[in-house]
Amino acid sequence: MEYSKKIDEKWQKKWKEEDIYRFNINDKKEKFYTLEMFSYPSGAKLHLGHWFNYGPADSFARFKKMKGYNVFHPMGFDAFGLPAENYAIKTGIHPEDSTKNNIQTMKRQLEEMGGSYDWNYSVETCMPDYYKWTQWLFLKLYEAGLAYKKEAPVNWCDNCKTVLANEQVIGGKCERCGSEVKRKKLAQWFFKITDYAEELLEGLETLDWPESTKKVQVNWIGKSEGSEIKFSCQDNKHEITVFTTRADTLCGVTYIVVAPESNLVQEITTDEYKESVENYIKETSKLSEIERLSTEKEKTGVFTGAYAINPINGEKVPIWIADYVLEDYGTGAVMAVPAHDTRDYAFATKYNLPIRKVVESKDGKEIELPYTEYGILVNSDKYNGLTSKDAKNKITEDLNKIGKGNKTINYRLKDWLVSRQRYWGAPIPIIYCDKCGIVPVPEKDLPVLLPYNVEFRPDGESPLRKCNEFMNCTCPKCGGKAKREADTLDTFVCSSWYELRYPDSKNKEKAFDKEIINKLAPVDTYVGGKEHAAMHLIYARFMTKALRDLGYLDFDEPFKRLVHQGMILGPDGNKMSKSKGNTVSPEEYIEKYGADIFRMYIMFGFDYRQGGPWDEKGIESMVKYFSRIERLIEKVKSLKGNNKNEIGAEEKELLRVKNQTIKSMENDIDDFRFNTAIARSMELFNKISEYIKNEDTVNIKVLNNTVETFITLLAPLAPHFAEEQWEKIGKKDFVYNQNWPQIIESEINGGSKEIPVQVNGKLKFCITVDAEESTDDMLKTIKNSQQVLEIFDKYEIIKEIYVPGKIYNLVVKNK
RNA sequence: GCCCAAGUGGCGGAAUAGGUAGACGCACAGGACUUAAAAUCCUGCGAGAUUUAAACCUCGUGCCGGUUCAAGUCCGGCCUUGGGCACCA
Repeated sequence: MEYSKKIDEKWQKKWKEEDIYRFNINDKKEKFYTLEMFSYPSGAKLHLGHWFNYGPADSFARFKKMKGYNVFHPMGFDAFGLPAENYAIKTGIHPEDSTKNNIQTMKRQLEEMGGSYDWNYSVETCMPDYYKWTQWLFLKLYEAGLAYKKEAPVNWCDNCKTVLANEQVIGGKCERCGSEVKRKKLAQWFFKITDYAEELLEGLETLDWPESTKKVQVNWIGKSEGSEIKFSCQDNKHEITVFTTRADTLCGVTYIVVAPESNLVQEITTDEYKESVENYIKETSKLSEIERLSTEKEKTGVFTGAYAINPINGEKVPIWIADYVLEDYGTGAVMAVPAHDTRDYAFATKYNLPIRKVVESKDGKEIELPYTEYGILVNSDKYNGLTSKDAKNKITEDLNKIGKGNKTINYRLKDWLVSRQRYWGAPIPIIYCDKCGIVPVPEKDLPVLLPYNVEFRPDGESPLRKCNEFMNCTCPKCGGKAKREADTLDTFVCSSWYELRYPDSKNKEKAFDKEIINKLAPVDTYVGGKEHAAMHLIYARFMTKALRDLGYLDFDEPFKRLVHQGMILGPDGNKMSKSKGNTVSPEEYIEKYGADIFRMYIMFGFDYRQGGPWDEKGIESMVKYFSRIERLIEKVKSLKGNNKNEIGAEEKELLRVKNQTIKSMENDIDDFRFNTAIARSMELFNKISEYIKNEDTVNIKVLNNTVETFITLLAPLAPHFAEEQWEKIGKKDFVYNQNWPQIIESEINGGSKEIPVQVNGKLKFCITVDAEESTDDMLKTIKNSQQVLEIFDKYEIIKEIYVPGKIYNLVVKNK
């Protein structure tokens, strides 16, 4: 039967009957945990992006199994989140219903793709048996002091009526709806990810991750080494601590700037300036995030009327407030050195504040201000003549002696805000009691169930707050009347530990068993989009480290190796989108051609890590390849034996290509280079076709063995199709269960080989040598060849270079 | 502004430890089969000069320069295109 969707169905049915994907944790083979980022069931169907992630990654998993690993390859759904809720608001269909529906469809499609998942280990984050443990995790972090509540300025999206994490604010706009994000103060729950900043940074070195992704995390963590310096206020009552990386410029400080939000501002502002300061604060808070953070915007600020004392030289400098200083970075205050900082320079110029040069270039040349490079100190009393680097140390040391400063490290990373004023998420397991205050829900009372009947239309309040049966409860401590926390958890919390739940997903007693998790985790290869470089991947790392410190597991990192798939664009080269009308629906193609042709094409037509524009013609080439294979197998089957048993030059050649193909495909698939793996399979195919052209001289045994190998090599890449061909050549078991073919070293060097000969580095010709002989003998063959002798004759040989078995180069000049 | 990645035929892309640039495929052209078309099979296919033809030759991996017997690959300096961060003190 010709390959089509019918063949897919036939083998999917058989695989199911035999339960071939069943994972056995007690298998003695070495474990291999391979995982693709689970998907969010927002749309009703798997789109091409899912396919490009899951199809090739599934081939990788199949390959690993054939290589002899006990492969653990689970799949699940990241089922909580805003889109389902927004969809519900629009259509009235309850998020739970639409989500469950979508999961059904996507699961079916993943089976139609031929995904080798053991669904017994699946997780769906919106199910109580999963979010019970997400809540448990929250409680554990709370007990450990890693979850805390505080009033904080948050990013508020007026359109979505919710708080956004910093990571969800893109250029001052809401990641989801694109409307402007405002600042608002709210009591929110945070996870103390900053406690792990240093380890999150250092741990990157141990990971086999793309360098660019590591870089994103390095930038995100934003480590910066500097000093904290204390300035006393002139009133002797207050002290302002600033953070600076340029302690060497301390003598160039001509004013101090404090963030407008700082509480200190109210305390130090003099009566004379109260009004203008208050006006300024009011104006600033009105600004949206996008306006405030715009680098184009001219810097503004006002004087507080207060003065601070420079601890190193006793100088009196004015204290200003300005919105270019951020409250939540460093200490929320800076010492301004206009001569050596571009922002301070712009500000000082605008408000006529003094500018004093304290650093000069090393060669003593005249410099232009602001001069932000390192150099030699001037106008700094006893520090004059020191280099910036030495001065930094010396000044900080001296400050330290008088209790006015110390070295410190700052991180840009902020604590993870996990509260969401939304319905479709895991409820935060906290109770508020008038008598006892904040009371965590006792573990035995988990899960705090998400109620079904809730008015979730957004009005700025948490939807759960309007659900009395949910909100009203009794205090676990005193038994009095109490209220529940109405916020739900950020869905990134759900996805920050799912890879730890898979190995023990049915456990009703705990989140996961320690022994099991230590056996199967960490994930050996994790495959997913690079858009998660900063958020999901850093949260999951944090959660693993926190759980390790709490004693629940024994490893430091959740994902040892990370691979990002590229993106397939529309045929026009643009990102696919419904509005552009350039989308490609996998379903239509599968209907038309079958899943394996589709899978093979997306693997062959693109660099996996890069992606590229969709090409309609490319898929036709794969249709061709499949039918050529089918015809070849038919022909091989029809060949009658001719009693040829010897291994001649042609057989040696065939066997050499066979072994080379095994070797390169192995390396290619291991490194997610599916395009070249398939190209290699085509080379072997071409060789076999060539070999059987003359039917009379065919060695049937060698041929059959090679064809068998060929089908086995295809098995991970085109699972259904390979089963069908396997059956055609008379095999009774599944090709899925075969071992990956062994490389026979003696055969890989069989036949002959061409060695290129260069003169002065330019290729002249190739000499054919016996590939089985030693490289020294090859050299003899080359040097004795007519063509090479001619060169020796004609020129004076200056140098002779021979890379054994690879290349021969003569450096010559005319005689 | 800062950081990262990438620039190779008409196209998708190979060349994984500096060692035959263009694997494999698409498109295209010519031929075979056919009454014809489709399908299939065979051949050619970076540019240029020369030639009856072949061989031989010159140039060629974004640009300029360097290291080397040998550079797509290494070094220095640019250009272009994507992506990320962005008042981070």
